[in-house]
Amino acid sequence: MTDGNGVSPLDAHLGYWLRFVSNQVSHAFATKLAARGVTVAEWVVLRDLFERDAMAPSALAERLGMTRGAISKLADRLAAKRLITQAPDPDDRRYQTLALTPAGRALVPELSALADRNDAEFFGHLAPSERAVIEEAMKGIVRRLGLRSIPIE
Amino acid sequence: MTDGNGVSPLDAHLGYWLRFVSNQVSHAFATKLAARGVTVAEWVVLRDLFERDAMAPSALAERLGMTRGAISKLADRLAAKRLITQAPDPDDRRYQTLALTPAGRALVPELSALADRNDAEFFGHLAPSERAVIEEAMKGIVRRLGLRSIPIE
DNA sequence: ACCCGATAGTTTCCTAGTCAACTGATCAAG
DNA sequence: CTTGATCAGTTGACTAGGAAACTATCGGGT
Repeated sequence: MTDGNGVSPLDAHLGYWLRFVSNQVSHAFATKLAARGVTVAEWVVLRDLFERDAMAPSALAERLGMTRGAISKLADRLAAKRLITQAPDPDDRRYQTLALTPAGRALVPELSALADRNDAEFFGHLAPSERAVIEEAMKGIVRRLGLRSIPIE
Repeated sequence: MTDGNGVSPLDAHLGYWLRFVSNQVSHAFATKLAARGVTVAEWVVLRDLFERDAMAPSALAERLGMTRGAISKLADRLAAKRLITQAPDPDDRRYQTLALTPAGRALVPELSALADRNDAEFFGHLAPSERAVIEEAMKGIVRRLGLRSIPIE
C-alpha cells in the first residue's frame, strides 16, 4: 500500500480509477451535448422535468444536489433557450413552477439517445456480470453511506 | 432500456453511478484536503512532483490533462504557499523547473494518508474480488479507448 | 392582529477551470 | 546571419458553480 516513503501510489486507490473513467465519460457526454447547445447539468434538469412534468427550483436543487443559487442561474439559462418556462405558483408566491416547453420536451428523447450511445461507448463491451458487480458496488456505497442526490456537495 | 417514450432512465447508465460515487469520493477528499489548505488538483501536482522530483509545467499539464494556463495558475498558487519552487531552466529559457520545497515534500505523506483513509471509507468494505473486477474494468476502459492523463479535456 | 422565524428564490462575490491571444525563446532553412 | 515557424509559459475574458447575504412571502404563537 505504501512505498518506502510511506506514500502510496496514486493509482493504488480505486477512487483514482473511478474519477479517471468518470471524468472521461462525463467529458465525452458533454461534448455530444454541446453539439445540441446543452450542458450536462442542463440535461439532468431537462431529464428530471421530463418525468415530473413540473417542479419547483428548490426541489430540483435538492434532487440534483446543487445549491439554489446554481439552479436559479441554470433555470435562467434554460428559459433563455426556450426549453423551460418559469411560472409563479398561485398558491404560494414564494414558489415557482418550472416546466418543459414543447421544444424542451421534444429535445429530451434526442439527448437521451446521446446518453445511451455514450454509455455504450464506454461500458457496452463489459460482460453482464461485470456490469452487475460494478453497479451493485456503486449502489451499495450510496446506500451504505446514505448518499443522496447527484452531488457536488 | 427505454420507457414508453423512448427515454431511458438516468440511473440505467453505468456512467451515472460512476459519476455519482466518484463525485462523492472527490468531494469527501477535497474536504479532508481543505483542512490542510490544499485542493485536489494541488494534491495531484504535489504527488507527481514527489516522485519525479522536478518537472516542467507543460509536462505536468500533459500528465494531468489540464491546460497549460491552468497549470500556470496552479503553480503560482503552490509557490505562494511555499510548497513548490519555480526555477528557470538554464539550458532552455523557455522552460521552467517545478520542484517541491522541503515543506512541500514533508506535506505529501500527510496528504497521502488522507487519500488512503478516504479511499478506505468508500471502498474498504468491498470484497477483494469486487475491487479486482472494478479496477480491471476501469483499467480496461482506459486501455481500450486509449485514454491518457487525468482528464477534463 | 401582529410580529418573528422559516422558507423560496435571487444576487453578489469568489474560485478554479477553459480558451485563445500574446510574449519570449529556440531552431531550422535559406 | 536572418527570418519564420514552433514551442513554453502567461494573461485576460469567460463560464459554471458554491457561499452567504439579501428580498419577499408565508405561517404560527401570543
